[in-house]
Amino acid sequence: MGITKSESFTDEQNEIANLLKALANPARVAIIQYLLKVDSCICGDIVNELPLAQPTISQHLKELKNANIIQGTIEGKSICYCINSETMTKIERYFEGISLKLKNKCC
Amino acid sequence: MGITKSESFTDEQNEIANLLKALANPARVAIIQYLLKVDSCICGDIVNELPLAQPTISQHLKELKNANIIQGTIEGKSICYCINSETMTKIERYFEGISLKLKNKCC
DNA sequence: TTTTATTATCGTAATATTGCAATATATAAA
DNA sequence: TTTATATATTGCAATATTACGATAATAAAA
Repeated sequence: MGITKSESFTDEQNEIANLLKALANPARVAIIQYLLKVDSCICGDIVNELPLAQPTISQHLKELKNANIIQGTIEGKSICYCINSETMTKIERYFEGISLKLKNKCC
Repeated sequence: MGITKSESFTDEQNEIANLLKALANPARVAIIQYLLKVDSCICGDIVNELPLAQPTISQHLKELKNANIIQGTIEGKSICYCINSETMTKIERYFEGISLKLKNKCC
């Protein structure tokens, strides 16, 4: 049905799935990598960097923003986007936890 | 167009996006959590654990398997699935790298 | 061999995602 | 105020994902 049965799962399971979904796209991975690369918090020249049209980039940025993975502040004519490290830390911890549990297992 | 322009991005970007896509679903998050919880490597009673039909679970397991996140070995009548820790470590390292880079920035 | 249990595949319906052209909005500069 | 620049929104087409019933495939047990 194309619809995920979110009600059937815990809030935590849905939360992590939503965070990962926001990152699970090569364009959005590239946006994150670009934001990491540039020294300071960068604005809309992501459009010049990536081979996608401006509305497409804007849409990807919106999804990342909705997931709280990036945040944008208005700066004159343009908008300055940057990564929300708290959210990234949350994701990192999730996988750290998985790796820890895996160390005590065999397969 | 519903189609991701994979050709426009690097192999690394596509790889991480595909790994995260495989994990970016609450049912698959739940499957991973279940595989982590049970002491030994467990078989198809994931179906009894989750509120989804058997073909749906089978499909999710296939996606996780294709992404190399889990692996299954035939064991008599049933199949024993378990998490591939190498892949999980790879994902963990990716987020570790992001967090590290973020520590040297401000926003 | 027949039965039973376990997992996979097929086909299909409902919904979601991706991408872009066209256009709107917002703000700075002239 | 007009113009230019930057970003967002709308609408749509193409494709992907999710879920499941029906059914197939596989292998142990009877």
